[in-house]
Amino acid sequence: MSPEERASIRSQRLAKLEAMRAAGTDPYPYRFDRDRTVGELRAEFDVLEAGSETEVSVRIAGRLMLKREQGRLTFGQLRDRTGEVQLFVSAGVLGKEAFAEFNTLDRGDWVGVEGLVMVTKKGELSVKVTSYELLSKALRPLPDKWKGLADVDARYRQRYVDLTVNDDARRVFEIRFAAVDSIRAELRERGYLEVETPFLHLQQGGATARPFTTHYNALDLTTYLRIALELPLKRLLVGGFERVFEIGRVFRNEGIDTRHNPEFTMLEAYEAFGDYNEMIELVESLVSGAALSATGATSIEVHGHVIELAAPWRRVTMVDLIKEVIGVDIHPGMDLAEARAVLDGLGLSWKDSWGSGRCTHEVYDELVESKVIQPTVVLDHPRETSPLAKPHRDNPHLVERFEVIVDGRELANAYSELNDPVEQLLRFQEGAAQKAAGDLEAGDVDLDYIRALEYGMPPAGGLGIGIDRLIMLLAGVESIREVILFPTLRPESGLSEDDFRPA
RNA sequence: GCCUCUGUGGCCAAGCGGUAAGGCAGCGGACUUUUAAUCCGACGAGCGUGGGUUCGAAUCCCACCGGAGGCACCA
Repeated sequence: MSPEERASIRSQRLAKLEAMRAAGTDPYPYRFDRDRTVGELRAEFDVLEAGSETEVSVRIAGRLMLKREQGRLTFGQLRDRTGEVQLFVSAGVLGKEAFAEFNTLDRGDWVGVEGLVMVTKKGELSVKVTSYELLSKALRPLPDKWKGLADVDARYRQRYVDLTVNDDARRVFEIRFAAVDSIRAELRERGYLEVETPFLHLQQGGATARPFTTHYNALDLTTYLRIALELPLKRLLVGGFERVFEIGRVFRNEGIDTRHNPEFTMLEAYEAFGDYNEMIELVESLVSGAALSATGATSIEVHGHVIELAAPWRRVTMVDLIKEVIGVDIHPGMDLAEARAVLDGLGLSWKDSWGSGRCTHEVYDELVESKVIQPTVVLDHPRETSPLAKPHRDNPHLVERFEVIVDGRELANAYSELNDPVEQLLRFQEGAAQKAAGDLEAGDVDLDYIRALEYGMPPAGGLGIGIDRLIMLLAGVESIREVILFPTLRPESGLSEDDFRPA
């Protein structure tokens, strides 16, 4: 054994395991019956005064986060999912032998303890340990107790360690789960049914994006991982479900950066008999409700300015917003040459295949969206860029669609849903032609969906919210990887079975 | 895919051409009320990997592998 190996923390701890086993103790026992959580303990005994001793015996369990040995007295810090409490471990109480044994526990070990509730002279609620049990040995040491784990690569790859030692990481995910819970609860309250639809799709559709493909052996078929939830959910409107939603992973085979992870979470909700006007009120309510329940407030401070998420949000049409923000007139109904001239004048490039609508959208996307900070409902998009939305009732160049922009980014997207099968088929065919011409993001003709529409889909409003982006906003983080538990990373190198030898 | 930055013991981190600081954790010792406990002592890496330049490289160059940011594309 080399000096390095002899000194390695892991070998020392493996040796402790062997010693325990030799003494007839299982270092990985099957269970521990606790009678309360740390949070419950705190709630129950917070009234005690400094110096109190009680005869109340409790059983708690958690991870040992800190150990302070002090001669014949040892203090520990035990954490479970609800919080931390101090362990007061005295040689006088435990007996010399058990006390010495307790001191062989390592920071990071999972332990169960039984003890009497007390408060130290300094006022720290503690459990005076009368017996304890190792529940699971940690062979690897926890990172620095001051700095935690700072290396972002390690934080993402070993999220279990990140969550153990970095309070900020835990906080972000608490916000995430609270926000999603809030959204789910509100939709259910509104009579929406939560459903699950297939991840494996036979056609590419519901959004314009490059899909992942996979092969299904039993059917000898190429299938796509879904890029959107839209088309199955709208089939359910045809089936009479009237109000449905799904919160689920979608997959897009595109770049990875601070705003994009190849798998991410979408909420889509559809409501029969309404149109996009209902969706405005719905998204305002879902987002401000999620903010309130996840962070305790509807206003959020993001790099220097305060964003107010409470309803109502500003409503403005895309054409008016472009005019307002950059002082330029462009609209989907204008002459194509004129629209191109506008783009040229702004230094934006255009493609031959684009109509005035696509040109209008380009200006909005490139120059306007990023400048909008407060929640803004941007209404009435070009027909050309929205193949699943219903034509605008007052303007043939537009569709009834809005996006919500917050802090310069798109947070939600909604339409009055297109339910005319003849029109929908035409839109699909346009997409399929683009796909045939090499556009990897364009969709297929989904004939079954058209057939569904031919049976009749009620008029409906639909809404999509990018959950990850919402959480980024609520948690105030700049990278999508911070809000996804296990973000997509390249394979790790350098991990070898040699590092896991049992001795 | 391209550009820039980056990779030092389990963790944090200095060093930026002259032969690897320091802190935390761990190990040994002292200490029955500590709170990032404290004090004393001993130990642990040749600097992502592989080449190259040089009398000499963690420091410079090249390639490769991770990571971050930006560009392009998109939610």
